[in-house]
Amino acid sequence: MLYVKKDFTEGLIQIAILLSLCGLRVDLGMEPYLPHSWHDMILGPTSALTQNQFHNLRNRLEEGHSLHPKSVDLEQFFTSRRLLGWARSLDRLQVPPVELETWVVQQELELPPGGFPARPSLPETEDIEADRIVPPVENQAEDEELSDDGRSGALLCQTSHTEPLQPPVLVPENPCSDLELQWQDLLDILQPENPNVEMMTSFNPTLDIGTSGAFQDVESDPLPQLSKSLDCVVPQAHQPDPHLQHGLLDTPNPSELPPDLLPLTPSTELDDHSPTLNRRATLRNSAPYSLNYTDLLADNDLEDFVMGANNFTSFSMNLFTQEDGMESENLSDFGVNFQSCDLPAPNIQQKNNLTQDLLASPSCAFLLPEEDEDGLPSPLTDLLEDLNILEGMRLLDIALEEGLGPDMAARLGEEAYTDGETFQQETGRDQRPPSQKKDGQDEMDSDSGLSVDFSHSPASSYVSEGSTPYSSTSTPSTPSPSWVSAVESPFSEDEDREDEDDILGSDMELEVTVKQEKLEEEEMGAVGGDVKQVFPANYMDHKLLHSFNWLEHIGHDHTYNQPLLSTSRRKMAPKQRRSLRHHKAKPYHNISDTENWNRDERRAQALKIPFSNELIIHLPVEDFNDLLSSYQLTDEQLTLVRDIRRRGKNKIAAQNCRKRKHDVLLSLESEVSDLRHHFSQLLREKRETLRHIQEMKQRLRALHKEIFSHLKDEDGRQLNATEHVLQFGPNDRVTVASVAADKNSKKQKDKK
DNA sequence: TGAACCTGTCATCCT
DNA sequence: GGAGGATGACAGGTT
Repeated sequence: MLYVKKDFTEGLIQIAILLSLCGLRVDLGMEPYLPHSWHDMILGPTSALTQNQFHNLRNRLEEGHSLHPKSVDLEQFFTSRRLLGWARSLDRLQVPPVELETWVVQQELELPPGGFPARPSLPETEDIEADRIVPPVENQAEDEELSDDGRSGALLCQTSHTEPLQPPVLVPENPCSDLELQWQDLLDILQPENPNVEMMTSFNPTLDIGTSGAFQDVESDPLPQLSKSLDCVVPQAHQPDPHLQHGLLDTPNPSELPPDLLPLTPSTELDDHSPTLNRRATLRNSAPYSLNYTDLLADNDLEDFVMGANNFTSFSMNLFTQEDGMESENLSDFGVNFQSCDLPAPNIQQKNNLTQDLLASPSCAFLLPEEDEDGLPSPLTDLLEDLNILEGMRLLDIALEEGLGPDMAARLGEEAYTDGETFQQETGRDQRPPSQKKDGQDEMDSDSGLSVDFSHSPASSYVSEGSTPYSSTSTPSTPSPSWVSAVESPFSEDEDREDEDDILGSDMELEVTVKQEKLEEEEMGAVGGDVKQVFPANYMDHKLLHSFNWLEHIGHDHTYNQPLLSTSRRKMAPKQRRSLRHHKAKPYHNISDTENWNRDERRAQALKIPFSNELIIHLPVEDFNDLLSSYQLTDEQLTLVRDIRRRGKNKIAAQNCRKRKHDVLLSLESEVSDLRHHFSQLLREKRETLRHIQEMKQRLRALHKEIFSHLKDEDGRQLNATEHVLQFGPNDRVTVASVAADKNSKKQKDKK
């Protein structure tokens, strides 16, 4: 039974998805029974997403990264929480066992009108899958008990009785191989551990048929007895069995009836979902145990309704067909929504009508004629809406891609890095494409006061060029501070030249030698003179360098830390060099020294600030204050130094802010893609679920029709399905009660 | 030449 | 209250 339960669970989940897509809140409470694939589909992605984002958040926090309130991680986290809550709402379908049990019976009794049913049109696998329905897990403990007992008979009324249940067995004496196959399949599927099913072959249809309104008690297991009854019904004309007939149709005193008999009818509302939403009031006004399959598709009332229904220990089936011409008006009082029970005869015409009705349904017209692959009326108008949404999403996606342009799209594709990778890239060697490297080069011409290249700074005399910590030539593992001397720095100009060779290849300017560069540095003239004379020795040791470890966590490209002018020039693209030549025309510029210096650099040079802008910017506040206190600086110098520090930090902040924006954009695009995929997956599941529901409904109709075609009253007249209901009560009793009697009993119960 | 984009800077708010 | 982070807005440069 385990696999049966599994498949049944899948069916429930499908229904849950369906209902959720319809905007209904369902609760299965079957998470422990969800197959892995379903977990992945329903809970897995979102759960995994949330967990991953939790993990990301935790990692980010553990790594010392600050978590901004608008952080992508947080945003993703809350988004994931919403998604998780939404996904969890899918598993809250609580289907009354009786209804699903009825479906099971119906599935195995797909009897066409006037004859025994042919094999279902579904593929065999689907057929078996649909047949392997186990009762919903309303009570987990109970379900576990059933599972432990290995009861195949859990098909019927599991919520109350604990006796082993037997599946319905119909073995008509009338040699009909199809029917035998049907019931044998049912037996095999529903009761694999109980193969020896008693085959009832005799039945007396004329005995104790109570049509006057009294309940007809079945003194055996509900469905087995029903099966027996059906078994006898088919050949009833040949071998009537008074005892069985009596057992099945014996009408007990209404007072003896269990209080919670659930009339259950195979409503066509399985097809027509929209009216069911409007019939909530009817359901609410009806008896609490009035059930039909429409209820499964009801909206918010579904949960309460189903919760209440699950407490029932028995159920009844109100079987009637549309062809009986019975309207629901006279039956609605019995808790059966007969108004919606316009059961169409299982013929093509009615099926078409049904489809039309469903299509005409405003909210839940599921069927669309062109989508059914199996020829079933399963296409859905709401699916059309979904498809429209998908189409809109697709167009939006196209628009976005077009709006972003190929460059942006390519960049988005290239920059699909993770958080960790991001920081590695940001702190490591600049791996940007040449164009972006060029942008980085451009920054050296900006007005930013953050050009803290020590080659331009007063400290340039002891700092090797190209060794700036965040320049494009620094390595990821060792963001060496720029004030490290050429000897100390592992990133000397030789390494810079290697990178430059990669970039410019045979550029003639590559012939610039280190000596030439040093000459240029000397020409530039450090404002502060020899740094070794200006800076305390402790600024050069590793102890000081360690104070800059926090820089490693700056998530951005410090491209403003440009290398020496000569090196920069060698790295420049031709256009940039042209631009540089253009700047040469400006007065005051000296290509050999201040050409690439930014405003603050020049100001610092003009005011003879004795330390570099990078030091001004990146020193911790305490060290910075100590540094300022170490020198006798004028107010103007102090103001400039503080402005340089403020602008420098703000520049870094701006870069981080923009990068965050970009990351948010990437994250949102990824989220949209994931959601789109998830949505399409849910649509596919919904389509399949609805198709299964249609098939089950048809089988149920056939089953009802077949059952009542073989039930006869005391006078040997065939029972009217619209006037009687099958009720499955406790103690495995199946009764046939008239609608009037059922009404009376309910009234009595209401009075109590 | 104008649009789009990038980047630095300022102002402001907030911690 | 200062320092600094975050961010919108603006301006200038570049393509």
